[in-house]
Amino acid sequence: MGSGLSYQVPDIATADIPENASREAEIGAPRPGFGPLAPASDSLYTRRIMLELSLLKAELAAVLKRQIHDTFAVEHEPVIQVPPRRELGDLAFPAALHLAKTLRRKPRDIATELAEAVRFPGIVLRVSVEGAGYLNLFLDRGRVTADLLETEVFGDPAGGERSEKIIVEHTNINPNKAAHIGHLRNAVLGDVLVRALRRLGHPVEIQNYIDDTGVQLADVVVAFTDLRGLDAAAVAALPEPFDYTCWDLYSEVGRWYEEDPERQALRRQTLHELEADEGPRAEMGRLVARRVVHRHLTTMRRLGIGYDVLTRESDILGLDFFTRAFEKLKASGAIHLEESGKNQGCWVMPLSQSAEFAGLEDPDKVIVRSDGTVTYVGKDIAYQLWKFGLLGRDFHYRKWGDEGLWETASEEGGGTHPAFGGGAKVINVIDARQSYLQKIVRVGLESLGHTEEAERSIHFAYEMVSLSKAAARQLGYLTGDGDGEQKSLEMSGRKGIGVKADDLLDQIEDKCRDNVSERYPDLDAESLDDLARQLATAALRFFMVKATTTRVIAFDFQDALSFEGETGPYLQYSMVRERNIRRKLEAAGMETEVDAETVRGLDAELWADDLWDLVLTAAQTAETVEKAAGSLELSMIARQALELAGKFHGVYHRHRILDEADPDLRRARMAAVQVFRKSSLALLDLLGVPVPEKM
RNA sequence: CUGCCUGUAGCUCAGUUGGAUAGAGCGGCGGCCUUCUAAGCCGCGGGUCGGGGGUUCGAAUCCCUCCAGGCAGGCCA
Repeated sequence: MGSGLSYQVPDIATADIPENASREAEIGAPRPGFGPLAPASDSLYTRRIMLELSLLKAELAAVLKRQIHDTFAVEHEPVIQVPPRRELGDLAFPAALHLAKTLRRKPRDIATELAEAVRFPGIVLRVSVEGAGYLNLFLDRGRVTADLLETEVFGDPAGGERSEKIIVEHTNINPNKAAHIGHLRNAVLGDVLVRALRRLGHPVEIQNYIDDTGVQLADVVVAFTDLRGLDAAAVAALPEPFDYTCWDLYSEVGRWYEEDPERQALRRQTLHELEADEGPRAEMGRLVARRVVHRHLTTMRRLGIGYDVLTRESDILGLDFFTRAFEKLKASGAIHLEESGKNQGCWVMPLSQSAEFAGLEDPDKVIVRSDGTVTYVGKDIAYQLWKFGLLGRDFHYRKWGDEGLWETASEEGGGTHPAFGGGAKVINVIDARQSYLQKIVRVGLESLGHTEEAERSIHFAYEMVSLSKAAARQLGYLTGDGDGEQKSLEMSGRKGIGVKADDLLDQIEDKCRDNVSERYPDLDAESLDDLARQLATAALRFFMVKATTTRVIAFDFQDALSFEGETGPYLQYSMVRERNIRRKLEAAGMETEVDAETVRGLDAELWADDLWDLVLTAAQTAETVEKAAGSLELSMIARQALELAGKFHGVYHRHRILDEADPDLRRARMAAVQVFRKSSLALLDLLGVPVPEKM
């Protein structure tokens, strides 16, 4: 609510993380050990954000770099990594291995010489030479843990914004049918990206593009009007779930066209009327789109996914965005009217100059059809120009509902609204099958001379979701044994092949509810539903994020309905266990938290390797998230959360806290768990995984 | 035909800018609930990293080539 945006998610992380009261003092007075060696760069130093470990890494690398220069008189940028096992050390420099060739000496000798000469800050307790010639560092475990307790995982929230506005477009489901699991992958990835960017300090605007003048919507309008013979009032009166009705109708009308190709004329006529926004078909289109979008938003809200503004294609047309872009494209010579050939009468954009399109059979892309209608790419170029504030026009806006969500409009009168569009960077979350089209949009920007914007026009591509053979068979799409060779089945809205998002969510929730009620037979219905929802959200969202973007997800019910191992509930369970420790400590009248000063004074012997390993893993959280957001490989966030939870579960079994007699040992364990909790909460927040009280 | 993606354990997949003994989950087998809740933990078994060349002290990772699968190359989106 605070931001005035619709993007409302339970603020899981911040709710539980204690405010860092000493931040100002800390910035003014760097900890000993960091001070004299702090990087000269002010920006890095004052940011002092969460990148605690990466900052330390950079510092240590700088020290070693200097030493290499002093000892061997060569310039070398040392790589720093984390050794596979704690016995080997906490950080490792493979520099000697890299230098062996230029120096013509054995790596181990180089490493040994460096180890004897180099003076690292006090947080490094010991150095050793390991393996083929790694220079390994052992850190002060208590001190690192204490430092982590004192700092925000993602830095200072008041530290200011780190960039100009980033626009993220995601979801973009055609408003003519129910959302399916492929759309979920898009929405979840987009949502996690937004959460990560915001946490890293970037202002983000979330746009959900509504293609309400396209062929797909036209088909459903034809289905209602001509196939069913319904008018707008009758369609308005249809019961929910309206998007399910459309789902069936959409595949039905496809078959209806095939029966009589003449019926295609109805589609063209409807498309024209939608574009012109005239007549009963246009009215039907508005109605259908609106009802379906309502359903989509409801589905997404179940998963904690929201938006700032719905951008409607009809407004791009209604406000002559394309006409404006068309003028620019013509004036710059980016497109021309084809006088002859198969594209005669079309305005086309030549792609042959661009190296990206080398080897293309047909090097021209139609932007305006011979009948005067505009292709999707054409509208998308206009839309992209607006996103960067390059069009010289803006939409009008009105509130979508009462939740701070806005939609575009063609007429004035929506009252004062936030400033939309005009981003410095645009990230479009669109599946990899549309890479070709997204490239054309970029080329469009380039050919208008907006080379920088073209560079900051990012297609966040991910592979599609198909149905595993088992899933396809379960749903009756594959029958018999004739299709034995087929590995998976591609979903198709047009053919009505797919798993609807709400159906899947219902199924997961049902299973969660069963599991919970088995464990807690006395739980009231409301709590039961609530818990089931939280678990289902976690299971589904995590399932979508853990896959790397380059891999097709062959959706399988067994995988998606699994709550053990690499799943969302596994993460949640670790948090429940952590909470139980504190609950029991409190019930026993014992201290539930340790402070950094106490931890700093604890004996080094208290930190067992696996306990320390949990801390060191947590210390890499922000760095991992930064890398994930920067590379758009969000599965790294999921992996980090898994690794952290896994190590916690191990520690939970091996190092009991409640019945540990030695108070200092108990404190060390508590500190490690506190560090875990802090990082894990931050990660779960990014992943949109709710944290249940029990499970 | 051209471009992009994928090929790692029975299955589903990780594997950071080339580096330490190629990891995890599921499934299989065997342990662990009088315990800070077993949606968990521990152990065992399981690998020509698609094939072949090359670069390198070192290749699952980089280069070349071949094979297999997926997607794209519409006046559909």
